[in-house]
Amino acid sequence: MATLSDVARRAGVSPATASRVINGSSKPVTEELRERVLRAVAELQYVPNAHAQLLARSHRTAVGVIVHDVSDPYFAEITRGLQRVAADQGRLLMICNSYRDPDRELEYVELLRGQQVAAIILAGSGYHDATFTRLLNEKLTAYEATGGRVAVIGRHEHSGDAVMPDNRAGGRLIGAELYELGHRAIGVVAGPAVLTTTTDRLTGLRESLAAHGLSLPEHRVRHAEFDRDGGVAATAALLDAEPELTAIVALNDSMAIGALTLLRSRSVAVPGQVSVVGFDDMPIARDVTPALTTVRLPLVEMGARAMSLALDAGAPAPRVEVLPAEVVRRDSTGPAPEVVPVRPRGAGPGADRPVRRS
Amino acid sequence: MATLSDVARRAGVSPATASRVINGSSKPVTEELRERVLRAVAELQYVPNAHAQLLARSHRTAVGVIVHDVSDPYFAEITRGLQRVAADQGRLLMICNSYRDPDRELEYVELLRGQQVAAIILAGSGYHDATFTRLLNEKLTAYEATGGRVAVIGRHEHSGDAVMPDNRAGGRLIGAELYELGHRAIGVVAGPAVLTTTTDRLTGLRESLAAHGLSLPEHRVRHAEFDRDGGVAATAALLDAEPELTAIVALNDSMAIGALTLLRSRSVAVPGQVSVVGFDDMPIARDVTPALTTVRLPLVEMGARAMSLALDAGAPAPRVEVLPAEVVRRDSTGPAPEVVPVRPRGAGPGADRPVRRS
DNA sequence: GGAGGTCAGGCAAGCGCTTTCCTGGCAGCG
DNA sequence: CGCTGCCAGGAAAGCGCTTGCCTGACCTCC
Repeated sequence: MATLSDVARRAGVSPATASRVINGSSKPVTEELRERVLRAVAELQYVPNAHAQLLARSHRTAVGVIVHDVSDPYFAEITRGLQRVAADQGRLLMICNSYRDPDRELEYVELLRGQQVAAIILAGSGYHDATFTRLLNEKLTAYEATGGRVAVIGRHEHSGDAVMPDNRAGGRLIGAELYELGHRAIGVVAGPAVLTTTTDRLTGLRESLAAHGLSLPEHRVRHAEFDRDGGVAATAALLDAEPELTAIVALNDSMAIGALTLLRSRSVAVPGQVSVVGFDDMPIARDVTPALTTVRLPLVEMGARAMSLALDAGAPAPRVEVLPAEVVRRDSTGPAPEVVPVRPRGAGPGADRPVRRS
Repeated sequence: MATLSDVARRAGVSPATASRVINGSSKPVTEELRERVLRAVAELQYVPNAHAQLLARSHRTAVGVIVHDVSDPYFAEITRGLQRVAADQGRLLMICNSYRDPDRELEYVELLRGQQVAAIILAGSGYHDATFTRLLNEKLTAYEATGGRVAVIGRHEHSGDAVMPDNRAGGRLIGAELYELGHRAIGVVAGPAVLTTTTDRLTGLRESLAAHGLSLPEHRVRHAEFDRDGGVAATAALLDAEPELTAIVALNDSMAIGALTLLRSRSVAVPGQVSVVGFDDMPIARDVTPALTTVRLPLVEMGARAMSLALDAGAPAPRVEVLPAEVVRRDSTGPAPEVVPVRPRGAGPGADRPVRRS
């Protein structure tokens, strides 16, 4: 591996001069020497050792990002926003997948600290886990104490700069939407209960239902993984236990797609017999059949804002930006199949549907 | 930021000893000193500077990966395979998205070289572009000359270790499948013509069609971006120009999904009037309606193999592993709507379909 | 009791680069 | 002609860490 001194030697100059030419230093260098250096660089295919450079200049420039999984469209969108702003400022991004494992998240904070990143951005749901939260906050605080910047997306556990999708409002929107369509027996296909995203969305839904005198009993909420297969499993369980439901709320689009698939396999008409609502408005939502009614979050925007916060050291610390959610009406929702009296549930219709009970 | 010397000072030992404790060196250290060091580490929240470590030990351990886009399911799967093997060997992965931009690919090779990665893995289609190919090969060769290892996935331009999906065989499988179903008027919704993936798949398809005396004229092949919107656009153009088609081959699943969406918007029954085939077998393929018939590639396996090749320096250089493609039959294909005589095309049926001509 | 052996721990030389500060040469000025 | 000032280029001091080698203390054995 060619080094700076190799280049310098070949060009017949000192390493200092070579360095100045290569980095376009403000210090002037004669045209002749400059050319000699450049030629040597080309001939040797010289590439500066990035680690040595980082050591020598104390300037930290890279930014670390911890997400659950970049290949998940939700995070892919957020990452796009992060990238955009980072690129504008000439920052390199180091992206780490925690796969929703708190321990791995902790490890990555250390790793990024070791990589001397200028800022760490945590994206994705927080956890209902006091021990983990304390540990994470300790690490983050230690990092900030050494001049590092931290911004989070959609998690409440860290008391610093944050951008928050309005999950609760989104939940409320869904509740209102379904209520207006006449749905009174509503089931929820939810993500893991330890995720704040799950509970926030659920809380919003409950709030708007409660505003109309409806309640959402625990047995109509099924928790599973936040993915397609989780959606299939939770929907199956829900349908078996609660055949009278006229609407199913999936707490993200992946689960909603699983729900749609299961419903189709059981020949339940959507939205004829059961309406389905998702959350997030992933790109695929409009391509499934029926096209999915869902709640859109400004994901790219969230990423962009978070990066701006992280990079703009100026302002006093705890800036929190809440970004609004919005209903996207498509074809998976419709009026409740028949008017069900508000109270007497249990003896409802639906038992005659082709639903296999376990 | 606390440094090793800070820790050493606090523990009352030399930096050398502190280093040995922290890295679990083989050199023995008294229990007492060890504890003092560990305590100091904890108190100072010390995290070693990764760049300094990399400089000091000449051991390179990270591996660089250049893909088109990790959030694309195709690459997400490959990356999963890469990760698995890398993790097994304690390697860190640096993943870079080229977004199918050759220049960016070149830049990333430099960057990874600068990061002192032990190996570089290039995944994704190659380009039909002689200049770029030469440039890339130069850089790669220079990198290999300094002891770096290179492995590619699905690109022919580099003459070293490679794992290749059998795109051509996949194309052939599709041709055979459709022929057997009675399709004679087949259109193709293809990705960018500069990508070798596109041309390989197309070549395979042409081969198997030719084996039955059929040809695939240029006007029945429409190129567009390798994504959902590209699929929509190309399918629309194809349908407008060639209403007699009974089958549409999309050269990847994203495009196939676009095709399905467009077909639905025009009320063309799939597979009743037109059959649709995809390529790749992305997870979503089974959840669209109708579930997509497609060609499966062992993506995870491909990633795993490539990483193994890259990490196993032992063998003599050009090892090429070709991995087989396989048809996955689902609901988007069916018999051609009526038996069309092999030769006389043009006067075929289909004009009575509700297809809007531009 | 002294020579030789053993072993924990420290010294210091780098790893490849940047950057401050210094040097030597030259032009400009009185 | 000599002094000052300016400027291109080089010497060298780190950046934070690892590690080969050396030291000095302590044991062991004759």
